[in-house]
Amino acid sequence: MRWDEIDQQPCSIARTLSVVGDRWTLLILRECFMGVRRFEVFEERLGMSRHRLSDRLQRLVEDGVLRKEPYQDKPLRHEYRLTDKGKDLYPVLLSLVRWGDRWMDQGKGPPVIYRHRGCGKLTTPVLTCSECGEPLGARDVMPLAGPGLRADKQGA
Amino acid sequence: MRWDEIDQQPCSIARTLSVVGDRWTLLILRECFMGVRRFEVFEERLGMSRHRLSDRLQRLVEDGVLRKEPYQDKPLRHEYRLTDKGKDLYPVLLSLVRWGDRWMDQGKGPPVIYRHRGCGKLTTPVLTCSECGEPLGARDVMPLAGPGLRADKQGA
DNA sequence: AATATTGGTTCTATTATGGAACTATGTCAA
DNA sequence: TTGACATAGTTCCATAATAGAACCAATATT
Repeated sequence: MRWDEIDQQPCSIARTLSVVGDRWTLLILRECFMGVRRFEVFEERLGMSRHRLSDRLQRLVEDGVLRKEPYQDKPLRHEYRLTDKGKDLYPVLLSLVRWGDRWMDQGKGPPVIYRHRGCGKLTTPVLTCSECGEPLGARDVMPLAGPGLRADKQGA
Repeated sequence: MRWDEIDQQPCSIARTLSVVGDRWTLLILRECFMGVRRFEVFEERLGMSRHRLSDRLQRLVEDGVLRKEPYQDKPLRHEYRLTDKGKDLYPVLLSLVRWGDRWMDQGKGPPVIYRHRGCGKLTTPVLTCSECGEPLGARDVMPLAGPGLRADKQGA
């Protein structure tokens, strides 16, 4: 199976990965959430080739994750900003951070810590049940066929 | 920057992606969480080449996400099982599911829905603050330098 | 002895990526 | 009015990664 066929499965993980699942995209989005909007700044902070960066940004715009907006004319220049669809990827980023903090910190503790503006405390994000608020682990959850699944095969 | 240098940044997202950030790994882990343990079953359900599958499983074992255990001898056969480190990736998968359900369902609704065994209700996972339980969005959280960051550069 | 089962490895053609050089549109200073 | 600077790309080529098919290995079954 080639990568461009990956989103054809009735699986939300595969479909999400078809948008953000390549090697650079989630790092690009990390920069977006840190306020980066311009091509040169992405390039400099990410250390990726302009070639790939250009391609990836364009695709993210096509996929509705970023939008390209002029910030000046003469010469016309654009910047890349998160759409609502893009902003909604924040929990994905945070859960990646959480795992990296716990398992990949090289014994030095997390490189970045987070203060929750709401309650003022340092927070470690937890994925919880929307209905009862309890944390969700693999064993706590029972997957069932949903409306998006007909006579189709696998999914998650 | 090449991919094998990516984990050298003081950034938990980059470090996590250095383990699970290639095109197939998170789909392999999806299967693990659905109970798949054997090479042939991974191959059949994922539709990826044996070549890549073999390579990826091996790397996941090296990285401590899966462990390889014999389930019979004569002939000796192994299966791949999630370690604690691997199981802890569940929130990453669930947050990918959540986004795909919301933005990539092609108007048909989610392919899979989840019942929380704890409270018995259908649940949509929410990332919340460990301290106060409120949902966390990008604007609700203030990143600060953590102990893992010294004179280093960027991070998240 | 031939076939099946499971779990791989090897090989080659195709595709993706990194990195350097080049292009385009303007500004500004000498 | 020429030359340097700034921003945002695009083009080109060598290298790396991937898909897919064929092959290999240990043992069981017929």
